[in-house]
Amino acid sequence: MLLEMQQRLGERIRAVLKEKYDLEIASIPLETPPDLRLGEIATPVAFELARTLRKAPRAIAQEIVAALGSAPHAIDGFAGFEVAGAGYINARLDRAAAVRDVAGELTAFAKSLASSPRGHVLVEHTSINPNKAAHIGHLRNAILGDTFVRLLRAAGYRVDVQNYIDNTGVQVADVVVGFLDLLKLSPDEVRTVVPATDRLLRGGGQKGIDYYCWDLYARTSQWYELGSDEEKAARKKVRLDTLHLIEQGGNETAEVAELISTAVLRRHLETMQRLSIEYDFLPRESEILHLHFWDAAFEQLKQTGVLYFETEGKNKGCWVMSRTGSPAEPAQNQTGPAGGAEDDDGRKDADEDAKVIVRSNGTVTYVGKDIAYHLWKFGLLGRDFGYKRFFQYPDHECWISAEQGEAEHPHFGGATAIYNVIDSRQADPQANVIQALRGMGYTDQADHYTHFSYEMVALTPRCAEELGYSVTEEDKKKPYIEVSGRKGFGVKADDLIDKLIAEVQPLVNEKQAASPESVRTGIARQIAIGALRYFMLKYTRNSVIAFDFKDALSFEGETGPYIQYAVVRIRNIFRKGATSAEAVFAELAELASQQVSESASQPTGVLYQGTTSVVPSEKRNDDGALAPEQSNLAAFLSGEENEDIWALWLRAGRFSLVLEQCVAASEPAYLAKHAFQLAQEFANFYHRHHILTEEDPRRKTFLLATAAITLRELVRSLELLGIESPEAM
RNA sequence: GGGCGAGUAGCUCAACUGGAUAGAGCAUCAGCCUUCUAAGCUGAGGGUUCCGGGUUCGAGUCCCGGCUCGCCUACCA
Repeated sequence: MLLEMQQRLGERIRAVLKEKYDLEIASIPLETPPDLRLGEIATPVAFELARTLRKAPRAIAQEIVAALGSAPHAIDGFAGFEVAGAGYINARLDRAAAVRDVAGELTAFAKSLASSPRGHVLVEHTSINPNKAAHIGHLRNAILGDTFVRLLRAAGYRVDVQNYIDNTGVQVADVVVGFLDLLKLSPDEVRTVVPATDRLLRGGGQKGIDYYCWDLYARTSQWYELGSDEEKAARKKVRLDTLHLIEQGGNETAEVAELISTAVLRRHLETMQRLSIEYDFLPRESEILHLHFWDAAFEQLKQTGVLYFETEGKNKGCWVMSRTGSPAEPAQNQTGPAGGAEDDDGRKDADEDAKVIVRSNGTVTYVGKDIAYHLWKFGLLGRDFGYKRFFQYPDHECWISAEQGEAEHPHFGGATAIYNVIDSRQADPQANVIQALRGMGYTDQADHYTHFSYEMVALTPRCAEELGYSVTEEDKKKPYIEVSGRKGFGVKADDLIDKLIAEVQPLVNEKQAASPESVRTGIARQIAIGALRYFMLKYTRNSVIAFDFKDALSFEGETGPYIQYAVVRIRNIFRKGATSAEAVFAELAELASQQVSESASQPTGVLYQGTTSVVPSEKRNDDGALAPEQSNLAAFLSGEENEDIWALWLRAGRFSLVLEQCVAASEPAYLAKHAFQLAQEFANFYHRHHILTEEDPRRKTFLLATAAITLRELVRSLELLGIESPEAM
């Protein structure tokens, strides 16, 4: 509702400016006044115009307001306009009309989405190295990514979700070395041990192969640093040889790597499924290598001159890409093949700062492979993966890349826009890929390539000590310490989820003592997940989360359970009142239609004797710009003691505005905030107005409708945050 | 050295991208359960928005100069 009203007002003001002053303003700044009493929408546009029009802002504002009230500009849904302060224009909504709008918004929203699909988007998130258990840092990535996917879908985009699997990297090699060289198992033994270990550990209440590898990975990393220099060198060589065998494929070591990484990957998918996070496709690095994606990309990169062969300096013998300082620098591709930077003397020199893409030994770097992968994402590579079914979700399948896939498969890639959910430390390599695309002439694709960047999750020193890690004096002084898979330093995702559940379960058992155990465990799970997802989403992206169990295990205040609790309270009202949201909306519609006829014969603002809500509209109308109240619906919405009710409807009507802001700014936290504020305003309303004991039947209907609209919006928002709305708690 | 990000209440964070009196949650203190669930509500205290300049009707937000902190900056992958 509010989004549409803002757009409508903006358009009208533009028309007024054009007509009165012959001014074209691209977009009228629209905001929310600091206080509801000032109105619902405000614009400071008069300030901007003061200079060009050589008039006082207040005078301009008054002229605009006068024009907005007059015939050709009068706007549906607005009750009046006022000038306030030094020149703000404040608009008041027709509250009764707004309420009718909000109540019918769900169907209107669905229709508008169906009529205007918005394109094919690809979101990559999670992307955990398949060599150890997922930790809290990965949780932030996956939860942010999954929530953003939900937001995009709600906004009308077709979205494919990808989880990139680096199954041939050094991290996987390290675990393979751990099995084969540290534990000295034969490949055959690994083949029997890995699945057995998984079953054994999970049967015994442990978490399985991912947990086992967590420790083994940390041990192996330490093992490289132990012993004499010769031993160390030998171990490093084993590591490198193992890596090369894995990259190459078609050998026993690669088979072992595949076995381990696939087993760990399955565990990751199971962990994420606990959080309602699902994927459509898992592209793996092994296929990017074996299907020679790089070769195709290399040709394009050479032809467009993005890559050049360095003949001087430290990068001699490499294929490199020069780095542009500013991404805004235009027409990089028009300079043709660069021969190295030219300095002030005009002397050709090696560009030492250039990014190496192909090493002098002929191997390609990670960025190179990433460029190839992203050409594929946009459908520009001319090659495709093979596809195999991999993981079954309740209502769809997740596919994985394969050298030889199944004959029938869905098509992935070829997106018009992509989002990569990757932490901010990867900003540089991401920028390199974008720069390469731009350099190749794919400017449109480069413009629709978004690095959805976020800051890491770190541990507070206190938290690290709680977990039993030894913390150095130096680290104790820091606000937070970076987690490290290599050191085995961090909080595992499944552990955190389990801990959350263990924390709420007693509470649920106490409050829902009458419910069967299966119901109670279900509720505990919903609350735990709600707490976790909300915790990861309430922070804006570029704020470092200094993880602390105290905050993460909290169920009070600005948390998921607080919002869930509001939902449960509303559901209880409907249960006790033996009615439903649908029935109440129908009654509200009736109420709204009745008064049109009644209002003609009724004196302004007085429709129902005995309600305390009737306040003459002139009372808060200094400028006389406000239209007279017309209905008893409006009567319920006016007056000091009903401001909280109107605030709730208004907040409910913000949804589409918030959704657009989230998508435009790639910022799910805005929706998290919105949901919390709505719940908070409801709690306020809940304590001030007792619904079921309300004696005036019409007012009772209206209060019920207010609860119903809150419920609808809370559930809708929580769903986009990936948080379930419990029936009881 | 260069690049990116951050610095706001005791703590953790917001502030609709330049707008009106800088807001929440924790924590502290004082109240509210015979009502639709107290996972809640009401109230109080708590601020030189790191420092110094500048831009303008208007700056936590923009520009310049400092200070502090974090991350990135390998022909490893």
